[in-house]
Amino acid sequence: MPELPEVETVCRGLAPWMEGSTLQQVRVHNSALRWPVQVDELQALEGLKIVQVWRRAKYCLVSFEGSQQVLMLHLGMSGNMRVLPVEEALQKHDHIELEINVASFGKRVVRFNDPRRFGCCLAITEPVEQHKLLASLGPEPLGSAFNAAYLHAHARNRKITIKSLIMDGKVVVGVGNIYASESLHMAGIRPGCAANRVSLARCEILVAKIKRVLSSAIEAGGTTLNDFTQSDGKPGYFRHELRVYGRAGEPCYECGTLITARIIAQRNTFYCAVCQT
DNA sequence: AAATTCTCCTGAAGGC
DNA sequence: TGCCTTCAGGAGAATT
Repeated sequence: MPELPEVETVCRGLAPWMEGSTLQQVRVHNSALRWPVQVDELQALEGLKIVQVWRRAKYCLVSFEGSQQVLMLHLGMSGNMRVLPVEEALQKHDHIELEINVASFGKRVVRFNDPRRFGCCLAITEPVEQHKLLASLGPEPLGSAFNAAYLHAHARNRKITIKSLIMDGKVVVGVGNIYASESLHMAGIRPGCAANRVSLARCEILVAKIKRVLSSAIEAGGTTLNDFTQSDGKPGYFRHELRVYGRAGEPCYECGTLITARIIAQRNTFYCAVCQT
């Protein structure tokens, strides 16, 4: 399940291949993604030179030279993008192919694979921040706009749990179910705690932990980039470093207490009943 | 307005 | 072994 670090890793893996390349051809094999893929809109991008591959929230964005159009991709929860030789055989759930001509290298194909089809691939014409899907999003978690004062201001009037709050994209983007549990454990805060009972001081700690867990996951992702172009390469879901997520009944690394699992915010949630209050 | 529930989908895991 | 059921999950839409 790609969270922000995974999307960042995908974008960083795509950038050296795509930036400076020309998008030659778009092929759509299955247009039934989260939203129907508009083939003609994507094909309108053919022939354009790619200037930048970047990320906003969990969206991967591709911008083009001399065009306002932007290619917007979301990996949903099972999506992946890989750069492959053009002769590489198509695999099950390869829904979209972007054939690119890499300067002084030759052709490559970027394949979007998504078994569960919760992802999307859109060509947009308006400025990115004005697009319907991005317009009401909160700040990036790793930016300076996401700080203790900001989080506390958004927490103090809310009755929802602190876990729900940090997973709300209108408050802050990119904190998914896994890293919500992880950062709350690092901060010593119970996920089920009401947001309006979290003090400024604890917001300070939580913000720091969110930034740390996401940053180190991105760093860990960098080490998996070598696998990025391999046909059997993993996209890099960094589960090996998780302290509480998926560890119900196993001992807390801090105190040895068995990790508790509970449904909070309609999602499986993990915490240590001793370390987190 | 805010909070909660529903929805899309496939593959993995568990039960018998 | 194999078929069935259950569950997971990002996030917008629908509902309360």
